[in-house]
Amino acid sequence: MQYIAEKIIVWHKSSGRHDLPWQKTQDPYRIWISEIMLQQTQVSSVIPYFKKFIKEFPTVDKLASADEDLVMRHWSGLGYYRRAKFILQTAKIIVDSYQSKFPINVDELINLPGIGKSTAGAICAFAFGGIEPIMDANVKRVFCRFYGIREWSGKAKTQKYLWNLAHENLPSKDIKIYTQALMDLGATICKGRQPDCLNCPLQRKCESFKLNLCQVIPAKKPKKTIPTKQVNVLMVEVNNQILLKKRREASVWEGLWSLPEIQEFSYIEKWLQDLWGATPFNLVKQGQHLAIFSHYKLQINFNYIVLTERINKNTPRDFLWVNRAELSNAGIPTPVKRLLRDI
DNA sequence: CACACGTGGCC
DNA sequence: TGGCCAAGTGT
Repeated sequence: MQYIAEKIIVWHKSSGRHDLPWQKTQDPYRIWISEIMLQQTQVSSVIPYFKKFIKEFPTVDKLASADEDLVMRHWSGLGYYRRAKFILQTAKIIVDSYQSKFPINVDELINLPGIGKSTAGAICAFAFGGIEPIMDANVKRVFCRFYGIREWSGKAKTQKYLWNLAHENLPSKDIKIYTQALMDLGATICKGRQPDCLNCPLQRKCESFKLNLCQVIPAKKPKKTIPTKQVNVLMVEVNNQILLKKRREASVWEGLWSLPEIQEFSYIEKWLQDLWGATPFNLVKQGQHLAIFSHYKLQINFNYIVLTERINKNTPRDFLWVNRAELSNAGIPTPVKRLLRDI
């Protein structure tokens, strides 16, 4: 067996993680859900979401027939909401085209929405014992350090090289242990900052350890300055209910409920008139709220308006009145939840 | 290839 | 405290 596989498989027995909720099953459905949730998301954040999600949607059939809004509610706060949309799409495909059974080949898995090369490899390995590689942030870091790769791992050329290495290092057996060990090593020993090289099973042949490059490798992603965007929103309240609007745009927070946006606050009266009829209101509070994303900052300018009565009882499509007490359970993005809480 | 896509934790 | 980063995918 290859050096890396041999060493980390032994290491995993004593020092790996064995009690994560999705390790207690062979069910491809649960493994799939966990892998999607874990995309760009840390284990500690995922655990409570995973448990709650599986409880609500225990099988792919239950999920496939679920209401999208309920799925979004269970994803609310986890981020990258497109994943929730993909999960529902894929569930329907599995039920309709695969008789509710997951395909066991990487090539078929990869064609499903939200499942890329790495997630396909993980599902294949963990659920079916397929000898397939993964390439997450942990694996990238371990291989970059071990082989002394100085380029940033996001570069196309570097990625290709890393995938080749991942293939070359695959063991012919114990694929589940190997795959988990690779990630556990990256998470607990070969960490981004202050790696614990003295306890690393790969130390003897690690290029970065030999040359003292662990502070330089992995190379940092080239950084860019991020813009600040502005948006004007309305917090409309009547009878202790808050008005929400479904986001349909293929952009941030798609599929979630948020506050209605308005071009100019000077249009408020007309906006209210158009949607709700002649509506007397009090402007209670104005302010700003800053939400920071990885690629931009969003300054949310809000107007808090309380209607003294609702003339028009109809609620247009994509609008929803929610009781204040139920806001925390709704499919609302975290910064908006905070804004609502703080006002 | 570069970018959009969320959030929380770390120092 | 602000910048960095995490079990990536789709366009």
